[in-house]
Amino acid sequence: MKRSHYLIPTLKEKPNDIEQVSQVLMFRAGMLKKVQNGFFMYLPLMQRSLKKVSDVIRKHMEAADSSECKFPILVSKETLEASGRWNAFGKEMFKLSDRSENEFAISPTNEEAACFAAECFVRSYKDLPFSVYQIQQKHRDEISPRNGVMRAREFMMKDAYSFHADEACLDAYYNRVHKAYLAIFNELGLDVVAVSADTGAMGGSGSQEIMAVSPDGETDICRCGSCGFAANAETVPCVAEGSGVRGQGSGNADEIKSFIPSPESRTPSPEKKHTPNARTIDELVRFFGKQTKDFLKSVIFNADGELVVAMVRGDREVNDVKLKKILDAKTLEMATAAEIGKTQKTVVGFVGPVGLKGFKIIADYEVAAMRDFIAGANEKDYHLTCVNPSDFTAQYADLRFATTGEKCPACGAELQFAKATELGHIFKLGKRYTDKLDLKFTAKSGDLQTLTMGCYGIGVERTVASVVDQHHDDKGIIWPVNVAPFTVDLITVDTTNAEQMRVSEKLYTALQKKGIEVLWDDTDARPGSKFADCELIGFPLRLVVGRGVVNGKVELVDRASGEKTEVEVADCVKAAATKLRSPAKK
RNA sequence: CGAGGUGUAGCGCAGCCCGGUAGCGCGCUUGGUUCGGGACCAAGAGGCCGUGUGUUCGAAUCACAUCACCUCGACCA
Repeated sequence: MKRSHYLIPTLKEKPNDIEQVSQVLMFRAGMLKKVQNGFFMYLPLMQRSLKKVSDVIRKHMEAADSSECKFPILVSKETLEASGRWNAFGKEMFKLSDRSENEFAISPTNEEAACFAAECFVRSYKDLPFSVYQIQQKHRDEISPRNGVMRAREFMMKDAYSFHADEACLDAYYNRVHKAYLAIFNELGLDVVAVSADTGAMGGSGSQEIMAVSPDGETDICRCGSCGFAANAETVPCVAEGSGVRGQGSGNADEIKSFIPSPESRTPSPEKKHTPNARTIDELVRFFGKQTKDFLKSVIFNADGELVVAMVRGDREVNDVKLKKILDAKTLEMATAAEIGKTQKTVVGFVGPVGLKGFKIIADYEVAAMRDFIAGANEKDYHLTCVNPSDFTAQYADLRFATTGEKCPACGAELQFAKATELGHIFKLGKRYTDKLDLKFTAKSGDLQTLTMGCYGIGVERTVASVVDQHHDDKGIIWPVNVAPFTVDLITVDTTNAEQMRVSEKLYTALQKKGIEVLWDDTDARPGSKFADCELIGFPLRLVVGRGVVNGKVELVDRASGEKTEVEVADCVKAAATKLRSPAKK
């Protein structure tokens, strides 16, 4: 392609509404244009990189025996209600209706369609396993679209679905896709880590996220340097300091009881103190002059309409993902002051467990190990001091977020925290959807059995953006050869010079003939701005046709290393091809 | 959804406090000089100052409302 006919609106300055490094570079390189909040125009360079990434994904999916298809983008309300996701996905879905008032959603993912395929085509175990995938636009009405194309309301997703006769087969296939994902990201030059994850609105028994570690990442992950444990921070099981108990769920009741002293074994009783205007932990710390860990933090949640009190030590945070799982709730939100006020049993800012009736109380394991702490008195402007776990009853569970200094649940070494971008997510859905949709097949035994299912996603734009994030310098992007929109930038320094133009034209044709993706910068811009654009856009190679042509020489520059070589015009196509096959290391 | 911030030329911004018919840099057009790291000179084009209502003789500027966008938070108990 010739630059003079190609739309590449590079920007000299940083767009004012973008902060993330990868996004600033992509906008400046003329790959993207924002249309509306969360919606972007993909300009030619973006399209080319997306295609490169998609093709790498396709190659590895096909190698994993998954075949490409395409499902409809609109899904009927009826279908989504059958799987229970009309509500589970709720406001995240864009909804619309047809002329007969039938309601549809623009699919946020396509489990239902995949299930329909299984329903149509799977009769017996002989039809299993099978796996299909698509690379298709997805729409999600995000609460707050952010960071450009990293969290948009319309994006490309590779979503794959597999169906199996049993769990063992699913496990094996899941591991295959896991490997395929690592191979995909490796081929794209991305440094990624697989972490165990929450299944969220998808549901299912197990899942892992493939994360690109980045200071601009939106997710916290934990990694253990000594045993290799890695997990999304929100799922990390926490050790209860002081009690030694660790775990998820709500078990260990007996173990916990042994840490709670009987009321007779200690002297002071809870004492009511006037604490005007001290509601938050910070205000209480100032009021009492004690440490945050000497207080009990009580947070009221609305779980499927029922109010639940969650309690953690004052210096901890309630982990809503864990709480949701413990309660097995479909929706979980913080209760509003109005909802709490209506109960007349407690007052926001002064919530505490002692004497609190009519609420389900769930406390973090650590609370059992707290002694003589301060908690709300369920009365405006009053707190209780000298409260102990024996003063109330609660269900104990692992309820808090992992935090700095947290120990590895696998080996006990200290966990390292990092920010990361979620590029892929794989789920063992098991029978969660197939049960609801009643998908059966005839097993070898002749019995009718329910299908077992897995699903596997990759965010395509995010992947492109992460490549930019991991491959750039202060001048711009440094594309790995196999994701680069073009691999060679052919720069004619002086377009008014007939000899330079003649040689450029010749090289342009020769490069194309050789199958090299070349952009010829045939514009009459000044050399300085051509070079700057070349580095900003990040072509792996730059071929400069300039003053050297009188001696039959052109210049070949490697973007990553900055290495410059003078090459004979006659040899330069071959030299470029060689370099592209084995690009110099930085 | 909550808090804060920003909307002025294609892009990046100043002007607003203290009302008096809009400015800078880049980009764009034309002519000229340049021509290997974002040139220089000259002459131009380009704005419903997000939108609406109000205050005022007069509003980019003040007030209210509204919309859009950005950042942080979604954990405040």
